[in-house]
Amino acid sequence: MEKSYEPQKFESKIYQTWLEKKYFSAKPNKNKKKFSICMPPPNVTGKAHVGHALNNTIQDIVVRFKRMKGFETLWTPGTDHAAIATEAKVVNALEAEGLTKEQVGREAFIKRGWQWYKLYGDTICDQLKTLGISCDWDRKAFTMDENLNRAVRHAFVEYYKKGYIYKGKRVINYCPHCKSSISDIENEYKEQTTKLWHIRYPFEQGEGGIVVATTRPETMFGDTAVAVNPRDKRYKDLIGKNVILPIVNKPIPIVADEYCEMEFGTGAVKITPAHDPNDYDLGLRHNLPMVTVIDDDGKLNENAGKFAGLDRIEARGPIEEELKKLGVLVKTETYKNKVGCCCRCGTMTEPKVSEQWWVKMSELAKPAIEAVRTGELKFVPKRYEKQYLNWLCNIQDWCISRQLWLGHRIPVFTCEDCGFVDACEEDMKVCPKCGSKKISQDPDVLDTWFSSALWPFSTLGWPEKNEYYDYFYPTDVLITAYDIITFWVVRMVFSGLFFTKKLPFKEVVINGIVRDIQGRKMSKNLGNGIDPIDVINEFGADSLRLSLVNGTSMGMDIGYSKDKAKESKIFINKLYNASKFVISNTENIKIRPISDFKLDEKDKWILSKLQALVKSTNKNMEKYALGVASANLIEFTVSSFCDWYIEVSKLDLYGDNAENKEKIQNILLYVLTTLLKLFHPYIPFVTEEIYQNLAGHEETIMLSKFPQEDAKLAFKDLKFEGIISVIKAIRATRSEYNIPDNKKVSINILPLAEEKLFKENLNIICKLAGGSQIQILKTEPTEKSAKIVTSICNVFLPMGDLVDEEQEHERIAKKIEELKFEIERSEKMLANSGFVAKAPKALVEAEKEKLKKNREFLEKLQNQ
RNA sequence: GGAAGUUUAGCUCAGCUGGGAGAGCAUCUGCCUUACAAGCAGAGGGUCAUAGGUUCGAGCCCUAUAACUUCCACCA
Repeated sequence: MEKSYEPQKFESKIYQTWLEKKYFSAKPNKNKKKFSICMPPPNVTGKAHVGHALNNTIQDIVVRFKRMKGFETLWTPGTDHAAIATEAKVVNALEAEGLTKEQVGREAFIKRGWQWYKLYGDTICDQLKTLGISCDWDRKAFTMDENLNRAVRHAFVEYYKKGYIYKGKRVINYCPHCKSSISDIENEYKEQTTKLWHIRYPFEQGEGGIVVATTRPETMFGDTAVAVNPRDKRYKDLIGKNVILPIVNKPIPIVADEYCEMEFGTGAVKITPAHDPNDYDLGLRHNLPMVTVIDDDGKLNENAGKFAGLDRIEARGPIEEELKKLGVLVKTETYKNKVGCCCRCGTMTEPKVSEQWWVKMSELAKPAIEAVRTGELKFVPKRYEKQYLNWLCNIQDWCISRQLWLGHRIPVFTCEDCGFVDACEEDMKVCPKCGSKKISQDPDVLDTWFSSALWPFSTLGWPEKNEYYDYFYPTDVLITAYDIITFWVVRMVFSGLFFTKKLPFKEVVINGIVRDIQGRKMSKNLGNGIDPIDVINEFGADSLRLSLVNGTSMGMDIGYSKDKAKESKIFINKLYNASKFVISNTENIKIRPISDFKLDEKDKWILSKLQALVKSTNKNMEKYALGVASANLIEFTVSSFCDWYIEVSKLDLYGDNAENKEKIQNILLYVLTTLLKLFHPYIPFVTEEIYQNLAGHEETIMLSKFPQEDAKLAFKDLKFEGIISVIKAIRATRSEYNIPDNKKVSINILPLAEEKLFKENLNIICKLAGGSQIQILKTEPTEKSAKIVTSICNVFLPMGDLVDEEQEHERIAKKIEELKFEIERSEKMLANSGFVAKAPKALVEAEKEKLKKNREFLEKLQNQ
């Protein structure tokens, strides 16, 4: 092994070996229980970010744990074509060459798309590999793969035939930049400061008019009514009369509708059914005509008269001028509101009436809601169930068509001759009705989430019957970030239930979002992003992994900075060095079972602590408390194994008792081997690297058996704790007296309890407390000494004139005070009848025992 | 407008069905002790946001308040 921990020297080499040996691959195996999971597919739009690193680290920890627990474990990796996002990138790339997608044509554009998929799909997978994740790369899937494509078409056709998919005209969110409709969840509301324009619409007959307030004057050309609340006294008499739409000079009616809030603005609303979802509904209720005024580029159309051709936002100025000229602009005020923006490009979306494909949701949602309500589907942490349910219970139909070229083209075909329309899995070449060959396919593609919704089963070969699907489906758990619960989790659940009649997974584990250390989202604009690959290059993949999960709790956001990876690297270096020590002292030893040896107190102590650790690690990992489990592992490694047992072991290792030496070697090796296995899911590379150097190792640590608690090696009444406290007390007193660590002192011990314990551990105390010599006394020494009192012994450090009487007195007095406080506390508790009656018996007994011991101790102290 | 989360040491955060407040980093002191100076040993540092309540007992459960964050809906 190298002198110090240098991950760069072995991580990629080890990963290569794992791949070559096919350790990650899983096959249907009737004799084994299976564990299966699929990776949330990253988009093929760019590079991996820390969020991917976190999510995949968590998955890998779970996967490695299950694999070591003996499950036939399949982790399916893959990527998503991300229709809108990828199309935007390809369009940009074309733009750089001075081309538009129309100039290139659909076919060539799709070809371009495939080059993109290949390049970025490979890039992101290669990046994930450096993290050390153990997914079955041979089963890597891509949402545009031939077999997934078949799944999509099969799903679409089944929905279609059963009446769940329909084509309908409605107000949708349209992105003028992406030139496509987007679904409601892709439409993000952003706050903006704008104006509220108050415009008077004059009455058709008579003087005066009605004043409406609007944030969107540019849509006024599409106004087909003014609405007021039927209970609004101000306008009661005006209902049914007409006002003249300014600029256009067209009469439009005043209608009454509950939708108008009397308190807001002037209480009168201009109604533009073609460009606002609420106005659209109102328009339907009142049979209003629909006038479109904004085209697909976001520009005003011919209905805007002389403003036609202007951008919808830029038109506001000229329109305001015109209104002023006409004398109908009452006032403008600054106003804060929220406008819908495209979640991909940030452009303000345009509500627009348009014909799109929809999935009817109400019925599909029901079983998905039921699954969570009955507890069949569980969320970790549980609170995310609310987000899931809240959304599903208020679900609207899902707009699935996108006016794009990249993605799965909608498999609906129309006969140009007889008008026959059908959805089919194989391209329709000839009209089944009239035999015509003039067939056209719907030009739109599907929302990218339509294919992602099938991911857990499409990646297993569905709808084709096959042994992988039969054996591995449904998957066991889905691990993803909370920001795609509605986009993805919900849709997988209802799709899975509909198509496979099974929940696609039993548990959903939600991880948080990685933020910067100030809690801000990482973004290109802020420049606060951290490239996981940089972190890996600098500190190693294991450090990155450990730093992302250690001490965190599931579902919470994580504030991250490179310092955390540095901290982890420092710890791993410690583990590495401890391992080096054990390895160099256990080479070529005869491996014997621990039960062969006569264990003394220090051995029982470390072995018991290890068993407790094994137990808690298993328990915590089962319930996805990964951050707690790793913190316990680190705590044990540093505070129990390194600080105490390794230090203590040196006496036996370098001593002349052969049996003791062999025993300590075996225990060191056993503890380290167990520890490495417990750690392996977190830091797979370094544990494998070390493991390969251990005496008696198997082929790979990643297929070794995950440690199970061994009750035979868990002991009670660990007396070594007492020895530790004596050593700590001596060290503290030395520090109090400013005795530097390199200055040895002579140590005299006067036992208050069994002398045997001290005899057996005399050398240990001497070595770890910096003694030049040590002896057991029968009576207090006459020499001038610093006196240290503990519950099991008094310690005297003869230091002649250095001894400070006052300091000595203070220390004893302080100890007495402490004890009195403790005793008083115990007495109070035990005097409390409620506590004695209601607290668990064991607790009361423990308190009594403690009181007894403290009283004895105090008595001894006071008698001295 | 509806909902969820957070508030614990100077900083970043743990704390698993209620039973004496923890870690890492930072700070101070002393040490290159043959695994590790990326280290070791010692020390300081917290009314667990505030106010009530339940309980023998509350960081943890309940109610209200404040600040911040997020999700959903959305007012023209």
